[in-house]
Amino acid sequence: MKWEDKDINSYLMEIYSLLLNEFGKQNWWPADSKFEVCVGAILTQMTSWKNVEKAINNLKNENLLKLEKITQLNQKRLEDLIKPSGFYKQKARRLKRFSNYIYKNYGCLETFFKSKETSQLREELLQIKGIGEETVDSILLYGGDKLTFVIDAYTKRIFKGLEIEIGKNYEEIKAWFEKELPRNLEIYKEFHALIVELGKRYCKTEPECEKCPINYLCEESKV
DNA sequence: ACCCAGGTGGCCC
DNA sequence: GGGCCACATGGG
Repeated sequence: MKWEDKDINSYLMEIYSLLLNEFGKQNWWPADSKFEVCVGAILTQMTSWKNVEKAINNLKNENLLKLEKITQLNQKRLEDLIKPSGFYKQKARRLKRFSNYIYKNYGCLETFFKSKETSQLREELLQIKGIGEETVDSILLYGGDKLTFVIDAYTKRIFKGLEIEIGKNYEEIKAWFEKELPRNLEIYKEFHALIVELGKRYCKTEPECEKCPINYLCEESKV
């Protein structure tokens, strides 16, 4: 099969269905609140989810997983609690910066999410040091139910192997997905989660293309 | 003892 | 706009 034979968006949905069928619904993001999604999004930067869970549980056990609590929490104490998630000094500062910003300017996340259009929310959060493109899109999509597609290292790695140019940088790749995918929250949420699951299993730095369920569409597997 | 994980900012060119 | 580096813990 060739990409040109059919519309690209049909192929993308084919991949989506195949992954959904293969791995099942991922139900991202696992969290009890919008704020927990934000904290998780920051803590999982370059870090396995297992380690993030430990950090989140530490905060939960102390009843500190709340916007206002984080703004009040002693810096050292915060660092100590999130230590398992790695880069803990940096991440403690990032959590503080994000929480202070939302708390001072909006009081709560709900108000922030309702304050303006998605692209404006995105630009605003990107101004906060430590909130980059993937983190902001995760926060908006999974925390705010905003229609914005998340690109991560696996997405780039996997789709670079497919015989099609999807973009050079984050913004371009994101725009490509948003052009080709139906404008549907559920699909955005599940597709990104499924891509991560696929990446974790078969497309690490040492890819296992023979086993990968989408390898029949992939350049890498033909080498 | 390696290698890597659901990135980001700073610095360089 | 891209390439390289520090940031740090825990699991394979």
